[in-house]
Amino acid sequence: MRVEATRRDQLVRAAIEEIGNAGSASVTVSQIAKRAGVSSALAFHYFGDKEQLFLGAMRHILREYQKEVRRRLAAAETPADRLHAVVRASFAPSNFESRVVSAWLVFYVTAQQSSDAANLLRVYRRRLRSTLIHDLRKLRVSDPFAVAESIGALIDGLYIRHALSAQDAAAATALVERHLEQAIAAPNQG
Amino acid sequence: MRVEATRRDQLVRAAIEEIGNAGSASVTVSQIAKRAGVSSALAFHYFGDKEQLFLGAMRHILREYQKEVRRRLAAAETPADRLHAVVRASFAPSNFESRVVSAWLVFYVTAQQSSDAANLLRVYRRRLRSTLIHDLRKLRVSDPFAVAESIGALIDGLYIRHALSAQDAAAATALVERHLEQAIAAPNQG
DNA sequence: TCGTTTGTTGATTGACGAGTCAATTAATGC
DNA sequence: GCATTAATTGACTCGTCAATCAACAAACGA
Repeated sequence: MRVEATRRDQLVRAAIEEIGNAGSASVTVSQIAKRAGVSSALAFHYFGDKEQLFLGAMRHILREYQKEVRRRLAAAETPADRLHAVVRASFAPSNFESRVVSAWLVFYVTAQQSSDAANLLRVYRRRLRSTLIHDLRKLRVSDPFAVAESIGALIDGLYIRHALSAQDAAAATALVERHLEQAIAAPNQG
Repeated sequence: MRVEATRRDQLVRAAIEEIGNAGSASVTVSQIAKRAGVSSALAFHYFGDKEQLFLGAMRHILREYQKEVRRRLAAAETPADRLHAVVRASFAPSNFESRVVSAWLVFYVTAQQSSDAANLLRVYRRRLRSTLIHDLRKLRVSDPFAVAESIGALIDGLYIRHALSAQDAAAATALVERHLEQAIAAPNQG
């Protein structure tokens, strides 16, 4: 009973690892199980099927990301700080490791086939979006919807680019932040 | 000899179609061949193996995109026009069909495993980047590198987002163009 | 007409992977 | 100690898929 949680966690981590360094969803359950140091039968025992294992991995990544966001939001004082906190969380070392970025990419693709995966991504996106909009409004930025949209797209885009050609997190962060500054500094709404 | 070109083209188009609407690279050669109306053996006959067929599909998409860009660039007069031309080409109906966008996404993932695919993407990206930088410089935009980078990332990001939740091309175009206008209007370089 | 090249396929092979299951081992409570 | 339950696996099934191949058809040139 105690073991179950540990094993699930091992398997989820192994899945992320394998997906990340194979760079595709064509990883086999046996590979994952092997990396986790257990038999493939055990993976099926705990997760039912391959898709559930993948979803588990996806949830894990999103949960970690949310943790990072919350941690940084807690330390933020002004709305501007909060915006920066969100951006920096997105490019925090833990999220920007190339294995994790690869996994994200694979999950984007997975989300096109699995409605469960699609829902997960939608939830994550809505949360990001509403956090951004909330603070953008406080700063009286004009058209907070559009700005939130473009910040989100920028983050996703930089993720893709990172997956393909390792560029550093600092540059990505700087780029999005400059974008943000511009939006904040631009003529405000009435 | 004449037939070969036709068949290759049929197969390439079928591959894009299948990849696009399956939303993953796990499409089988038989499926593709079936859609093309030929036997799978023929696909192997012309392409050697599955990867080559995929690369063929990828090249086709990139070629189409380049064609679109050139077509629009030819009609552009000023550097600003040229910049807009590139952005609009990226979201032209032919590229923004959700099947094609899905195929792009899958290709991003493929590029992580196949160095040939990675090279193709790199070439496409360099070309986009250098076109952008060239015109941004003419407009004396400060830090054209960063702006080119963010335009590129925005385009990729909006692509991902489109693949997952159909939003219209017009909105995407508008978003990037607004970004561009801001960059152009911003304090210029010394 | 016939021989050669080009186009095409059905049948087959060999490998591999998801998922099952019966059986084994380790805990756990009594 | 013993019985029950949890944890774990090896061996197996069934399906599928990439890739091959031998053979057939069609066009083509001499």
